[in-house]
Amino acid sequence: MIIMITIHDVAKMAGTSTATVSHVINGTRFVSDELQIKVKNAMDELNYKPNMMARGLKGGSMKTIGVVVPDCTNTFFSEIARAIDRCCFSKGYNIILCNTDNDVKQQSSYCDMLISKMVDGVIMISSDNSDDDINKLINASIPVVIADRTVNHKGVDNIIVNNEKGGYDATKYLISLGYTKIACIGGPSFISSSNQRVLGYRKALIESGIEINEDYISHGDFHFAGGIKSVSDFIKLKDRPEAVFATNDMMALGFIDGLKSLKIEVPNDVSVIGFDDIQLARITTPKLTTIAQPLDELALKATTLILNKVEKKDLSISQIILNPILVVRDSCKKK
Amino acid sequence: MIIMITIHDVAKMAGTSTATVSHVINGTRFVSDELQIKVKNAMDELNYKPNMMARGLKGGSMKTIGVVVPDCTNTFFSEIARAIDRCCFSKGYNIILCNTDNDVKQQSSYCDMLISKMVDGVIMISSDNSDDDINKLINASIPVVIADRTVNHKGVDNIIVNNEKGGYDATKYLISLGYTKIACIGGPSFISSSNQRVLGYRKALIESGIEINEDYISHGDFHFAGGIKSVSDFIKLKDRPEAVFATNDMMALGFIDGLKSLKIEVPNDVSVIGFDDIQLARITTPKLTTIAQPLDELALKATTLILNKVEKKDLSISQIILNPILVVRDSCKKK
DNA sequence: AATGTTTTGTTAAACGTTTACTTTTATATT
DNA sequence: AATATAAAAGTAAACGTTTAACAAAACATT
Repeated sequence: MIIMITIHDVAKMAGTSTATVSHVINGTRFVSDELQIKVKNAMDELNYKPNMMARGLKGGSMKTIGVVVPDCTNTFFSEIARAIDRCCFSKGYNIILCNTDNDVKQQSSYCDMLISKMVDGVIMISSDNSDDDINKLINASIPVVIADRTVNHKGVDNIIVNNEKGGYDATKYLISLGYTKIACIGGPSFISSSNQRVLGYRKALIESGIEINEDYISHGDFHFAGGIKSVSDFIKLKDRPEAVFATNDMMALGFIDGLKSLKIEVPNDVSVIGFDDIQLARITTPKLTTIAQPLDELALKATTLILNKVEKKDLSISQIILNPILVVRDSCKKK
Repeated sequence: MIIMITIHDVAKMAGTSTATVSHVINGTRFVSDELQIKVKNAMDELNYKPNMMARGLKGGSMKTIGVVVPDCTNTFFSEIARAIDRCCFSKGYNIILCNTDNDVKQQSSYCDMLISKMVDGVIMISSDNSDDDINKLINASIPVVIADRTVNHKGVDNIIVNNEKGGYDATKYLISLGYTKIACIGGPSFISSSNQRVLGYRKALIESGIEINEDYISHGDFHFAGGIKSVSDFIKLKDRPEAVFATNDMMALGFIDGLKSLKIEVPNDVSVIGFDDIQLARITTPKLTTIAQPLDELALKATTLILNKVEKKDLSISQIILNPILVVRDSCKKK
């Protein structure tokens, strides 16, 4: 910068000490009205902006939260990041966004950076992370919230969506429409949230006295292409299902697309329900009936949790489980 | 943190001074091999991580770039942000992501924060920003690159996509398929990039000796819904066009969707070409033929530009214009 | 042997805040 | 009037780096 306006400049102009200026800024000590006005005027006139680095160095905080996601290009994560940013911004914090690509090395490297930069807290939304990174952060006494993933670690908050309930609700909904032959397209088996959704599916069937047909349960890749691919298996099924629960929206949409090219209509010939409620779900034809993850709530809770910890209001460790919500649109109909 | 390892600890352990340790870390002066090894061992053993705040305070840099976008939920921007993060990360920088919602007040507030945090540079991808913010940043001697928007400001780099050429190419492509009755769905008239695309459309028609029918040119809102709405105007047209250039993909997809519900097929009854090449374009049926914006190149150039400036390698101001690319898929066919 | 030069290291002063400690001034109590 | 107490403001030492200025050793040149 050509010239930086410091607290000294303000103090000089207001005819007082840096201590008083600092106290005026932070409201940390009584300062007479008269002097306060002088200081504020000086700040305005000089257009003074506190230097966050100096503040941070002196045991304070830079008011920055690290947000670690696999890939912000994925709307699911970008929507969370957006919501987190909104919350943080409203409380005077900024976010440092980190895209790990689900790569352990990258994630570790990002965490090192975050420690170096002494962020106030970290919200991790990772589908694959070793506890090493968490420990690193905790050891640097940086509060951590793990979102969207179950974790067993005494030192971190954990906030997740009840995937099993989501799968259960989705299946129950199809049953309530009159279906009994219900297939399920699972995700990659190493992703726990996917497995839990399938578990909910099983539970709902059993509870309703419907026998589970293992042939009805397939596994996709959580992507559009995987949904399309499931179609070929689907049509080969001897006793073809009349309804399908796809464990995420992308596969649901791919599946519907695949059916379309075979002139099988949704929901007339087959009812399909998804999971996630990504933006796309509102746009496609038919609009997708799905189980919404409460992203805003998740982001809000995660941010609240981390900021409470940062500001030392609450040091307890919590485990929060959010309930997903059934969103009825046009891809399912009564049998 | 429970306890912070500082450069002093390292110096003590290695039996030398902090200056030498600093020089070893930064390679800023010769240090004998013997001593270097001692220092490096001490750093390893203590698991020392330099404190970026202290480094930044002392005239250095925090290695952080501010990235200002309207909304990272929009795939167009999230893909740019992602690419920028990739570039920055590879050079040891992090990004602070700022979502302005196209709101001038928010953007200004974010910029204040970025100045406070003394980021090394700012990449702004904004469709609406006053020069005030740019000036604020420049005055704080923070380099700025404006991407995806034309700007007249002596102090900032500017990197844009040749929208006119994109519109021209799209239209020329439709002409090359044998069409002469070609409609155009423009965007909001206050968005310059949209207007430039329409300009290219006009140019291509004139150049090919096709008379411009003003009735063929409508205006949408750049969203899916706007595309659907255009359909009603479209079918009312007396001499119905056989091909349509939508000035962005979202409208193109909405338009196709609207046609679909009227049993008008794309590309059999109407050819449609879009602009942007968002991820969705690869997924829908039919897959959308479109004009791709070279996002990766844009991000790479923007990052290179800003980092060169940050590291004082290049202080000149550049204006870069990138060419868009025609991506042929399934939404257009020969007449 | 005396001097200059290069090589290698160290000391200590910044950077802009916050905050514990100290000082000054005003008010109350004896 | 002298002292104690409270209120308001100031002084200066941190925070963890970098780096200019200085110092000492090692070597080369006269």
